[in-house]
Amino acid sequence: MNIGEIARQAGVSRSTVSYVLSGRRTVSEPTRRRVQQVIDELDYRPNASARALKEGRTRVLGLVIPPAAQRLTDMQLGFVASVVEAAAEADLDVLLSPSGGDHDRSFERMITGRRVDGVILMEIRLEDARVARLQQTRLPFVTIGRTAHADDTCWVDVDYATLIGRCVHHLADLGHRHVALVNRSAELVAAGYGPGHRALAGFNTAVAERGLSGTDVCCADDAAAGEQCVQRLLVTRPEVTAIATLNEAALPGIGRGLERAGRTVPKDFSIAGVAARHWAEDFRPPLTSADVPATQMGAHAVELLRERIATPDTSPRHLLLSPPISLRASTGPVPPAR
Amino acid sequence: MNIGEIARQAGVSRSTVSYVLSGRRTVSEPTRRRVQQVIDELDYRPNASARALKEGRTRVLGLVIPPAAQRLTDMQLGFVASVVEAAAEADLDVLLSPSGGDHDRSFERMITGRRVDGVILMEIRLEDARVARLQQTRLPFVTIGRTAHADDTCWVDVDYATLIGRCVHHLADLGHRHVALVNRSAELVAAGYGPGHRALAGFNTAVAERGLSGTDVCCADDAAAGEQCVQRLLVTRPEVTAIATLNEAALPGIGRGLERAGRTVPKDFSIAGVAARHWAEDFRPPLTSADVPATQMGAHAVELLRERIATPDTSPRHLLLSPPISLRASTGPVPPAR
DNA sequence: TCGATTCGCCGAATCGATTCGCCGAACAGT
DNA sequence: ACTGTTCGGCGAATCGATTCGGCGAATCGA
Repeated sequence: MNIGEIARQAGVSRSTVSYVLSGRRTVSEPTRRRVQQVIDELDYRPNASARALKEGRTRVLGLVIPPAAQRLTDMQLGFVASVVEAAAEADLDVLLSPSGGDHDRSFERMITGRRVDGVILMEIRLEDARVARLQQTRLPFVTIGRTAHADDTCWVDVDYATLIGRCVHHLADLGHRHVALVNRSAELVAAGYGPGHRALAGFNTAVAERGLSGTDVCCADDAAAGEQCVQRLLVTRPEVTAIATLNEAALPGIGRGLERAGRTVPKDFSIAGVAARHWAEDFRPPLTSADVPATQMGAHAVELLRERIATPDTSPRHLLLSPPISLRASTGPVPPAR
Repeated sequence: MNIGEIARQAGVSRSTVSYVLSGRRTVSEPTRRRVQQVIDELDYRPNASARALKEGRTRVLGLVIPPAAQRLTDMQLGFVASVVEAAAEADLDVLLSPSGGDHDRSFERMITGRRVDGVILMEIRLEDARVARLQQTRLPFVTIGRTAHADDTCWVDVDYATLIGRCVHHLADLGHRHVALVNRSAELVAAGYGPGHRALAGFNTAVAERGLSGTDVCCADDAAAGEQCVQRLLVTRPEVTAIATLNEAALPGIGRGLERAGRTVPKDFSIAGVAARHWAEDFRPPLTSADVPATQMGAHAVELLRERIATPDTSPRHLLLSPPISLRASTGPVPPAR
């Protein structure tokens, strides 16, 4: 069942059916109705491949996600969901490619077969081979997160440096003198994962500004690791009274670790972080945190990408978000010396 | 840059280039090498739309996921990740459609535009409009989960009835006489969500077989709801000493609720469940549970779908999984009466 | 009434691949 | 030397849409 069949049954030419469909030329009312009726009766929908071939665009967006081996964090999941939702809103489809490294078959397929009109990339490294690869193809793309040299690409990112800095200042305001940063996993940081590096930079800057003593530790992205991490921290740095973190997956473990060590939050110990609201609110006690607006970021990324597809040669736009810290119950004044 | 350009530069016809690409006819070695060299130099890849149009298939699988509004559970996320991964393994791409109800634009687009060769559906209701819709189109599809009348469709599912039943038997073996089922959310169950209904059926059967007293409650899919749910349960049914659950998202809350009520697991109270291994192991103490093999299920679904695409008219195949219960630390003998 | 517009629709070209039929040349068999 | 086969490659048709130029009829103005 194709456009020719509709044309035949409606007694018109194929072009007329096409014009009824697209509205790009006027069609007399009686003819339009007749054609539309046949379309409705046969429940006809134009073949997407044929249309894409002729129009030179697919109405599909590519989304590159981390491979399954490495579990998606809640925040990443939020990005994916919101990208898909925002795309659907704009009548665009989303094609997924799970690919971490470079030279990935699925990634190459996506960007090289004219299968998508543009690409959204997440989990960006400071030096990212995929970004480089995309730049040499002329395919429009937007990243969630940014590389080290990000002026000439489109991106949406969270200002981890500033946010972690604010957490430290908030803790300093409460009187804490010895604070720790619980970063993301050592592998991620070693691989040049931007948020990890920028959070550390922001942490160090703020610690220096306030004349605090600061410790930073890496921690794998799960509860068990969080618990171990806190245990070790309390042993090696017993003077620490507060933690700032961007590792939301480790949060439940951090809470458990403190509890086991007999520290109650926020009486004996404070925690502030950068996390999806969901995690912050689910923490006990509710976490003082800068809530990352994952859903908005996905929508923004889609919007930026649509612009870029429509007008590819304008200068790239960025969006650096730094949501305010929501004061909840996990931070309090420094406890008296033990 | 198209196949014609390659042909020109290699001094052959377009058909010859095509045969070099597909290997469907023999091409003399010198010619083959010359063509391949031009292809490599120009980094040529055939246009996916044109190929799809001619071949009548897109090499793309559709995956229908719940809309973002309703947060994806960890298990659902596991399905999605494994489907995408398994598809990539087979050089197939995955197109996403976030759609819950029927008459969804994105869903319709996916199944009517010949955009995909087949569809994988998740979060199936006992009566599901999307399944009905897919059956009237001739598009191959596989569901993760099954409808009430599932003989004539392809699916992969977990046998919640049996698994929850096993949990109850395990608890009964330990001496528990008063057990409760913490089900998924009331809305889901009311909407005819299969696992909810089948879990309840399995629970009731097992409770009857062992002559226990059983209570069942619905609980929204998050930690806060789990906590409230347990609080209420301990008040209304103080005699209950064990819970069976398939609501993994509520688990952390259930644990907290018991703790607050002064019940320690497994000394005073037992919990057994059906959950992704990740959640079971992260629970404190580690949860005795039938671990749902989400990753395998996604891979199975892709495999079934590929079969169905290759041979659409064979009788539909099913796969009902009932993974064994892993004994961990959350279940123990019934406590002495309080 | 006649030429100029406007309107509505059609026909054909086009997008970039795949595939079938066919045609020369080389080669084998008697 | 003549016929039958095999081999390598070419040309054209095809998939299902979009879009541009053009054509006949209706409408308009003077």
